[in-house]
Amino acid sequence: MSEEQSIRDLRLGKLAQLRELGMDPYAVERWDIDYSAADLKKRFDELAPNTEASDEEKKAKSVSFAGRLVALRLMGKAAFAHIGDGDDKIQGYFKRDELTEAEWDAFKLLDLGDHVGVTGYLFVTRTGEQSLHITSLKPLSKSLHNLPLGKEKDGQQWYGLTDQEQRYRHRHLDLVCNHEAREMLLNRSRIVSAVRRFFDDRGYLEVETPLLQLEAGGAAARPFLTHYNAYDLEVKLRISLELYLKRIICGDVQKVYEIGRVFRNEGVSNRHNPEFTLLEWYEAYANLEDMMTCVEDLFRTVSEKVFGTSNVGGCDFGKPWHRLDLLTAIEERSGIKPEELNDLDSAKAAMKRVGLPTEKENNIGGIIEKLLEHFVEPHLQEPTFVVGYPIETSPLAKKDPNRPGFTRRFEGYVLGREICNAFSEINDPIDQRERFEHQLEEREQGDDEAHPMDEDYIYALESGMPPTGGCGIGIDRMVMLLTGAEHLREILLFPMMRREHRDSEE
RNA sequence: GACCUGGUAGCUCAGCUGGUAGAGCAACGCCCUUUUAAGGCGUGGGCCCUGGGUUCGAAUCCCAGCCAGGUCACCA
Repeated sequence: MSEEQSIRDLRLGKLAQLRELGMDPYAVERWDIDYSAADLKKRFDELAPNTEASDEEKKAKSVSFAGRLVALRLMGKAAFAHIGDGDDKIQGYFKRDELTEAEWDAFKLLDLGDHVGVTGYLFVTRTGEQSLHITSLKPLSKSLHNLPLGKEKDGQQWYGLTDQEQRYRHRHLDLVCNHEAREMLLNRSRIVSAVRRFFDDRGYLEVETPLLQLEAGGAAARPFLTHYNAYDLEVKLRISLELYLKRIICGDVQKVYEIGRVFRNEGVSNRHNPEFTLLEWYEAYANLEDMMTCVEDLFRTVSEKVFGTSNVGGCDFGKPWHRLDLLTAIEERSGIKPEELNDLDSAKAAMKRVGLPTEKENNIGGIIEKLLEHFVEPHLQEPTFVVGYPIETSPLAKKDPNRPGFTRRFEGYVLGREICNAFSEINDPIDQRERFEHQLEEREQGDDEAHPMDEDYIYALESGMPPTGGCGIGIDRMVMLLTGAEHLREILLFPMMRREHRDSEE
């Protein structure tokens, strides 16, 4: 028998004994919690009885608390145990003389990892730790596993759960055992609600659009396929929010946003997960400048709300972002002049000259983006907007009337990485149809990420969409940026993982 | 997809140039009524990722695979 199994059996045995004592942990429904562990310590002076107080007086100052046993030191007829409520923990002092026989017997049947409800009064131990002198207790749940609770002193931790694979596969253990995991989760949640509040406060309407779509559009990515039985239809999981949100703009709702999960059938890396959370917002009658200001405001406001400062992750979001013209930036960093990027042959020649492979390139837009990525991106450490993207790689962005071949589109970069993508939306249905048709040609030439035709969307545009600015931000990457996380999996609670055990037949 | 690194007790890890498996924590038993990485004495615990191969003998060497981490590529 494995040790895990024998520990389980042992603990099931203790569970049975607890039931015999009339202390079935699973039978309890609720427990009063007067204060959190943090509050008990913070408000110690006010809550603790005098050291000279009578037993009666101490009882009167009794508080109720509950949590998980995270450390246990048995000393015969007394014991110390740390009880954690997730955020913080407090030490309990359990003394045989001051508990009923059943309670003391039950206490001895408790294991690390069990939940327990207690009442007691606050006191300071000989070694100076604010603690709870337990006057009654009740087991509230039994842990049938041996939890990898580490040991801790002065903020330093020993043992515990450090294996990254285990942390991702069993996130609940990570949350119990590693304080940073909890911090990450809380920060993510705070950031998302700050983002939501930002848009709510500005009069944007939060909406929810379909995840199941007949055509997955709005981005260049391969979708996940699934099947809808009732209509016998092949449907796709959405890869972006864009086209439905703009349908709402067509419906004369002037400001909308959505924070939602999208799915892209791609590989996994420290910056990619097949499902991720996307924020997109659209504002009628707004242009690129408005979008840039909005991005600046968003990052500044969220940083200040969540971290109390606009200086976060090594970036000062209190300052306006730099603004760079895309072709100018390429010329400055690579020496390639804008004229060289006028036709495919000279663009390829320029690319070859600077030592980049050209085999896979078949349009100027692709080359320009490659040059941007290679020469410019790494230098964009401070928050920067790069403006003016090629038309081939921007099938939903309005043409720049002053610059053939380019669109009214920008991307924001921070610490050398793309963080947002925004443009003036195409509201000319004829133009949009031509762009989609061009994408269809790309698709026929083998680009399986080219945008599909979406007649229904064009029908909406044909009914009239006001000039509109739109922007998208990957929430996960935003959280990474603001929390300094190096890996997407750190800030995704449940990242995509392979099946742990190989299928028997393969 | 390529390359590098790793997979040994519940957890964290050691185990060198092959010789039949080790520590700390956790667990179990006993002692201990202010301890705190509590302490003392004692005990148990292993498909050494999987499958092949080399060898008298493999956790260790070789090959293949699985899983993970990392770097790169892909990802407008």
